[in-house]
Amino acid sequence: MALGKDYVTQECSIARALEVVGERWTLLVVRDAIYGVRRYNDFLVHLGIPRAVLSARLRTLTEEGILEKRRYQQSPPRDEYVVTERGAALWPVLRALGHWGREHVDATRLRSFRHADCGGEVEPYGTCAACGTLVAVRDVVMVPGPELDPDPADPVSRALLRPKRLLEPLETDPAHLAD
Amino acid sequence: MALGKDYVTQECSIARALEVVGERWTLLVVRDAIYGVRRYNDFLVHLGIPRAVLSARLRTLTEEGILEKRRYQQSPPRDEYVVTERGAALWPVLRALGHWGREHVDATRLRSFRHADCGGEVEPYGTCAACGTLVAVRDVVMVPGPELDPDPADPVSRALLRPKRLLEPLETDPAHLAD
DNA sequence: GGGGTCAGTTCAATGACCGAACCGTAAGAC
DNA sequence: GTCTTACGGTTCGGTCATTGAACTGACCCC
Repeated sequence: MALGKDYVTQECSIARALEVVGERWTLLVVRDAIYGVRRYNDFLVHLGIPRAVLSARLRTLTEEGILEKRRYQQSPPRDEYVVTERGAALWPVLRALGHWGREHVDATRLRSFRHADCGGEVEPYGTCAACGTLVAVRDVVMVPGPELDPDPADPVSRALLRPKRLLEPLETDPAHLAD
Repeated sequence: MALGKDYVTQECSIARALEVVGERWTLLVVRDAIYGVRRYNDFLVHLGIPRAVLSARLRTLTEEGILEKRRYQQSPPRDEYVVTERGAALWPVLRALGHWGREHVDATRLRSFRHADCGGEVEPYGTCAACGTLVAVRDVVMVPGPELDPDPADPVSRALLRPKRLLEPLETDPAHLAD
């Protein structure tokens, strides 16, 4: 955050959280990271975010321990940004936001989330409708809904058209999208 | 939101939600409203927010149907801002944020939330630790913790030093604070 | 050497936010 | 009737953040 004073007078853990993830774009970067996006360029085209802002957000999210910068090839040197435990712990926040958006902003069902073990739908509060267990992030499968644009422009959106387990890296390689 | 384009490329209910409540200060205003703050001046002193920004947020939150402007006295004309159903539905988002802040930013336990019916603690996912039911916002009692400043400067923080049921109007009248 | 990809940085322009000052209505004190 | 205070704003100049476009640099392949 950091604009003059942050939420300085606030003795409140909600304000503390918002000081870390309350800036514009930040939660969308975390959402994408949880969806499996890891590369600078993939965040860029999927979010439509200005490059300078993306660089700034990736830097502060890394400093805050929400993402981890990790070299995945030496030549040319390439880094990827992977969600940490701390970042994955933001999943309930994103789920709650998404649920509110679907209920109170726009009713279209763009995606649904299912329990990988039993296929039951993950309910607003994070439990599985079928088996009742509290579903951990890594056991959630994102399933695209019928109202999603079937032919999006960017490769990341295209890769997200198929069911995908959260946290696992997103495969934008066209070879994988063909099969 | 509204800065150039909003999150325009985003086909996602999380982005939709953030277009409505993603601006700086917005979620803190909603939090205060759920805590029972209703008057312009009370928001002002409790948040330490610039007046112009508060006016703007109250206006857009009212337009979005998250708060409702309501005349509570005719002379002098005075309005209060009361959370609607739609606003109260943001409670799970705030609870999730607060939980993340407490777990991953600052471990101090500033406040806890309890089920009004049985006194059990409301868990991160909204259920009561004692009786297991999913606790609705209006059945939550906010209980101040020991690490909260015992003698805050503003009357709203002072009023929030005593246990308080969410959504009910906050009483900042000194007469009530004395007993 | 030329062209392409990726991951950034730099920069001028615009928009949002900040703090302080001002304003209008009305109540209550004197 | 005048003075003071409280409340709920608006206005304004300055600062900070965000934007989009252009540029950089490292590397690969042909």
